[in-house]
Amino acid sequence: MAPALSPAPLPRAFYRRDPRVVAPELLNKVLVVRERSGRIVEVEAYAGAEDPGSHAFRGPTPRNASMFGPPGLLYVYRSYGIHWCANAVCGDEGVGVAVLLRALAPLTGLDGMRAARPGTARDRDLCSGPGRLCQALGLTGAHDGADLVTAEGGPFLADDGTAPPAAPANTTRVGLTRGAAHPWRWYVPGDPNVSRGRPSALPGARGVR
DNA sequence: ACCGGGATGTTCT
DNA sequence: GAACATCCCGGTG
Repeated sequence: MAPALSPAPLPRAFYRRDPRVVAPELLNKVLVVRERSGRIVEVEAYAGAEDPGSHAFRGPTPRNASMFGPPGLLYVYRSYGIHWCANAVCGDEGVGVAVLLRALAPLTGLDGMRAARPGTARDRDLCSGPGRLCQALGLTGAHDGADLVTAEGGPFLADDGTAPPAAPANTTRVGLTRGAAHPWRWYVPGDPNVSRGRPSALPGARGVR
């Protein structure tokens, strides 16, 4: 049995919508992986077949298969051969849209996060990037396709009663060349845990400030 | 503070 | 072969 105080996973209907609607609503929700958890402070939406920046742009492949599964699955992929990045699958099954989780404010299990990211001096750098948060929470390719709704002891997303920011910051996405003009990144203004990646279409601009 | 480059594996041209 | 939804480290100002 789950502890009584642990928030319930978000229902599948939450995810079964356009990722550009889901993404800003995911701000201030909580990602839980065993004893480690963090509040989502930065996200990006990937809009599938209409979005050249999306892994799903050219249709299903072995790598992106879970993006085409039911909404509420976790899509984890390897980035630059080194890092793992985690997405919440959105929309209807078979569509291939998702929200990339880019940064968290650490909430619980900080000791485990520090152990998973040795050499990280400041707690604000534990989860301040898509690769960093996966490393801190121990998310890997083994979690690709996990169901965030039924959870079953695995990772899940929950609402702990904190509303999304009334006026989230909104910029273009980080690190893209294709689809770079779309303003599909959102973050909690002023939160120190937001990554410092800079928006693709605004050279010289700061991602956080 | 702001760069530039390297690591490393998977996908695509 | 090149590109890549990144991160870290070491240069320089």
